[in-house]
Amino acid sequence: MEKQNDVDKIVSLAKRRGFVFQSSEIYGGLNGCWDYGPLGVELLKNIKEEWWKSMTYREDVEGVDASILMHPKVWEASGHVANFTDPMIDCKQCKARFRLDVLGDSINQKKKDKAVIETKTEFKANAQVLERIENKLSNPGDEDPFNLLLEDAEISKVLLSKLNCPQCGNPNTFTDARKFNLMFKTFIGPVEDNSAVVYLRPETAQGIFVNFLNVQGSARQKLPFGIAQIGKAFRNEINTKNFLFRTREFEQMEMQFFVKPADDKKWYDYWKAERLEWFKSLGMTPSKLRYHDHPQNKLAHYAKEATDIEYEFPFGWGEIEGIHNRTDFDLSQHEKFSGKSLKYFDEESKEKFVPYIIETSAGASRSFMAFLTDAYYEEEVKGEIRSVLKFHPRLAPLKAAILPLVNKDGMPEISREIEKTLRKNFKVFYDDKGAIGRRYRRMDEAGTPYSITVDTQTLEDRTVTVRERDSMEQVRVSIDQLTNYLSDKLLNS
RNA sequence: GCGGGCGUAACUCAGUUGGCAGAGUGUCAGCUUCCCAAGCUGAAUGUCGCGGGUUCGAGCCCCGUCGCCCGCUCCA
Repeated sequence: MEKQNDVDKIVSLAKRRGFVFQSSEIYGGLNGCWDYGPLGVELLKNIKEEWWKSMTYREDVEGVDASILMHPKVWEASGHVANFTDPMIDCKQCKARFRLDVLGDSINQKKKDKAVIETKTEFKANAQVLERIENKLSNPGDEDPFNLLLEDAEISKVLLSKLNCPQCGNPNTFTDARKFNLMFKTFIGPVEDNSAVVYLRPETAQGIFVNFLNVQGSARQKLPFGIAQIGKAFRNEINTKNFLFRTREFEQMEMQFFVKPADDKKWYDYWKAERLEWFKSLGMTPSKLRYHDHPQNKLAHYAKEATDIEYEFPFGWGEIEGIHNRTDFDLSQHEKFSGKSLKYFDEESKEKFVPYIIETSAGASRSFMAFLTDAYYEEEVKGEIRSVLKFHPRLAPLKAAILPLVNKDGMPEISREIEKTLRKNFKVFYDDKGAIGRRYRRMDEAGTPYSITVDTQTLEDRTVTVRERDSMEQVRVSIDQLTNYLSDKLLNS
C-alpha cells in the first residue's frame, strides 16, 4: 500500500510539474511509453550531459553516435536473434509460465524418460520423426537431449502432452509453445518482405563494437581506450512496469573500454568503482546505492564478470547500470560474421590480438527516475508541508528564478534586466505572479536551486537576495556578480 | 500472458437506492503584499478512460476494450 503511494506520488508530481507525461494520453495512452515535458527534458539532458562530460572529457575515451538501424547480421553475430526468441509455454491450469528451453531442468529424469517412450509410441507409424528423435537422443552434445527434443516443434507438441506441469502437477495442461521475439522488427523500403527486415537496436553497444577500428584509427587511440555513446534502444518486453523503470523504448548511456586481455580485471574494478562514484557525486543518497554482483552461473552468454549498480526505488532495489567484462566475445563474433579482422596490433609487444571489452551500461531513463525519486522530499515548515526536489544544481532543470518582490517601484524592470543577462548562460525562470512565499515554494517543487529576489535595497545599492533552495537561507549578492556567483555554485558543488 | 485493485477538472479525491457534475488544491485576472504555499474579489477548465448494452433516465448496473498500480510470469 505504502509502496504504491510512493510511486503514485512521483508519477503525479511528474505530471503536475511537467517532468513526464504519458505517451499519447488523449488517445488513452500507449502501454509503457512516456513523454518528457519541459522540466523533464531539461533534467534528462543534464543527466546525459554530466555523464558525457565525465566519460568523454578525458583522453582515453572517444564518443560516437551510431545509427539505430544496423545491418541485420549484427544481431546474428551478437546473439540477439537466437537469444531474444525464447519459446515460452503456459500451464492452462495454474497459469505458470515456463521457458521451453529450460523446462527439462525442473522435471525429474524418470518422468522425462517415460514421456519420451510414450512420445515414441505415438510416432511409431512415422519413421521420419522417429529417426529425428533417435538422432537427438544419441547426439546430445553438452545439451540435455530432452531439451533438444523440445526444440523440435513437431516432437515437442506431443512430448508436452505427456508431461505434468512442474508447478501444479496437472497432466497435459501446456499451451503450444509461443515465441517471444524481444527485438522490434521493421522493414527498410516499401516492400515488407524478409530480405528487407531490420531491427530497432536492443542495445547501443553493437554500434560501438562495429566501429572499433574506425574510431581507433581516426582518433589515433591506443589500448586501453574507450568509446562512449548515448542513444535510444528498444526491447519488446512482455510486460512494462514501474513507470519509467521497465519500458520498451529507453535510452542508454554506454561506454565500451577496450583493453589487453591480461588487464581486464584491473579495468573492470576501475570502472566499477568509478561508475558508483558518479551517481554519488551528483547527490544520490549513498545508502540507496549498492552493487549486485552476478554469480558465475547466472552470467550472460558473453560475460566473464558482471555487476549491477542498483538504486533502492520505492518498489525495491532496481538496476540502473550494469558493468560487464564482455571479454573478446563481441569483436570475435563480428570477425566471424563480417569476415573482417578486428584485431589490434600492439606496438610494444608486437602482438596482434582481439581486445577484451569492459562495458559500463547505464540507463538514462532509469537514472532519471532514480535522480527524481531520490531528490523528492516533503518537509514540515511552520506547520505546512513543503515539497521540494533537492536536485544537484548541475542536474536541476532550472538553475535560478528571478523574482521582483513586488510589482512596482521599478523592481520588475531591474528583474527583467537581470533575467536578460543570466539567460545568456543559464536556464532561468522569471516569475512575478503571487506572493513571494508562494513563488519560492513553486521553485522548491521544480527543484530550482537558487531564487534571486529584487527588493527595495536593490534600488539603492544594486544588490539582490539569493535564496538557497535546501536551507531556505538568503545572502545578498551584487547584481554584477550574479553570473560569477551562479557559475561558481554550478562548477564547485 | 494470468489474477487482483483502480480510472470523475491540471493534481488529490467525493459523488447516497440509477434522478441537475461536486469539493479542496492548483491555474488565470484584479486588488493587496518588503521575504517563505497570507488575505480579498472575480474567472476559466469535464468526450465521468473509450465503445457498446440495459433503462423513461447511467458517473453509478452489464459486456467488451484501453491505460495505470500490485502480485505471478518475464527481464540474453
